[in-house]
Amino acid sequence: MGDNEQTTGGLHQSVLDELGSLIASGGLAAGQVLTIEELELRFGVSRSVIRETIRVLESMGLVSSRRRVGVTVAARAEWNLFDPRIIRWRLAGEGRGEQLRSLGELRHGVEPVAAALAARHATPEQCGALTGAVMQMAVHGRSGDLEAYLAADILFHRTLLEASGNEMLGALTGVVAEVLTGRTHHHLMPARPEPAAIRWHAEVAQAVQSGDAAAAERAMRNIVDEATRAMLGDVPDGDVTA
Amino acid sequence: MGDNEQTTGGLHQSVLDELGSLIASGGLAAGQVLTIEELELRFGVSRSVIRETIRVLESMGLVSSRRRVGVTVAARAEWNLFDPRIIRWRLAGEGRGEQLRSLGELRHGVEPVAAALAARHATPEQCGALTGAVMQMAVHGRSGDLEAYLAADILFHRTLLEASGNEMLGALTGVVAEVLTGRTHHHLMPARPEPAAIRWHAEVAQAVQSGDAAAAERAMRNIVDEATRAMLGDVPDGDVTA
DNA sequence: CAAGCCTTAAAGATATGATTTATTGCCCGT
DNA sequence: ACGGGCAATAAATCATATCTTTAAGGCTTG
Repeated sequence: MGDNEQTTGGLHQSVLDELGSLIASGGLAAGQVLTIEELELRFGVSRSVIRETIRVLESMGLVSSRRRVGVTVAARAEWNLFDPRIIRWRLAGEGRGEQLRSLGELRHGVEPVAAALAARHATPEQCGALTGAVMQMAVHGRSGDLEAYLAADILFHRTLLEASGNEMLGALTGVVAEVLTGRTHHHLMPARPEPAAIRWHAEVAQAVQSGDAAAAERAMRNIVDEATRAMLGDVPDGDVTA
Repeated sequence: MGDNEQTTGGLHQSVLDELGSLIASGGLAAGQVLTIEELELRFGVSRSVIRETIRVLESMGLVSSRRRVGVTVAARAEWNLFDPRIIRWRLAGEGRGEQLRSLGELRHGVEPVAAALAARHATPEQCGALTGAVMQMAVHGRSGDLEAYLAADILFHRTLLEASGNEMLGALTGVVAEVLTGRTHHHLMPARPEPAAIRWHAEVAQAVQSGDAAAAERAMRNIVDEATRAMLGDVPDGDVTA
């Protein structure tokens, strides 16, 4: 049966991706009912593959499956909003604006704390990585290479979160990376990065290195404040992609 | 075949729970390899059930499955630490102390922001619920009924997070509830709640009601600071259960 | 008109066979 | 002896058929 359908890795993963993103991006309304048989036909795969897919979607809270009824699309309140895949799917679809705002506010709370913790726990290597990332940011910021700037920015924040020595905060690196990526790819960034932003990043790195938790927290707060301000002030929200 | 093991809901869920908590609580070292056949025997269920279970565990990052090799237990860095089930499993097992500390630090970042947002978005009903919860806390705090106090405390924080108007923050209610519960159930709380804590909760409620974001944030910061201090100052960390 | 039974549609579970794929180790040429 | 390719094979992956369980919705009856 299965002939084409470029399967990235497992067969069920492609189905998962397609169905999941359809639901997460609002393509299927909550309460909508699907049957396994229908899905079998729709995707041209066997029952077992569909069932595995459904189990995963169920575990993410996107659907619930009841006998004699079928597979019901769940309301948003049921979703595991922290699941990285759901975040990605939503960013790729409908509610991108709202999603970015939510994530921005989350960062607002999390990153200053991470900075303060990092000031107390960062290893010398991590301090090095931090200042290295800042230098990259400065270079590419001046040259106007947004992609490279983004990469350095992500590296900076990832390193910082990991340096916090807190697993949960470390687990948010993916989320932060998505936010930063989404932000630049959807033109919610100034064409040329704020010099002030780079300076604040440098301040964070400096404060972490010298173990000054309060200063690190303060500088980081500047960064996320600025990020929020830029996003709100700028672009209305447009649904158009690049 | 399957005869015992009263399954709460689906058959695969019981297997999921057992295997998942085994892994999450450190009962199986990272790198350990399992085979599907082995698991079939071990749990006395059919292959498809095992496969569905594995798919879910895989989607939580707890294991990875490769052909010709088997199912490999993943390193902690791969886990989806925000998955509510993983949190529960870990709190029930080995790394409870570390888990509570991580979650505490997370709260530390998130809740003050949520309070500030709530001050701007809370509906009148939510304000009412907030002050109601505070009153309950005061009553039960005086009477020394820790369970009832806990319930009111959870209600307070849940309401606040929901009132923030931010989905992601709202999605953390479960996490916060787990922390509060774990804290009192493992005697990391004073036998009689700090009067100061109750006063701060009242201040938060007051500030939210009057729309004073800065004051709400400040008062909430007091609360989480105090919580951290109590947890660190108190009990050493011991692995002993009640 | 309501309480309970019956039909039946759909998921849940099992069993089994076919297919893929990557590891392992053997064989062969250099 | 050594390294690269090739075959054997173990294990997951996918497909299919069949049976069981559950509960929704209609039907029957007091």
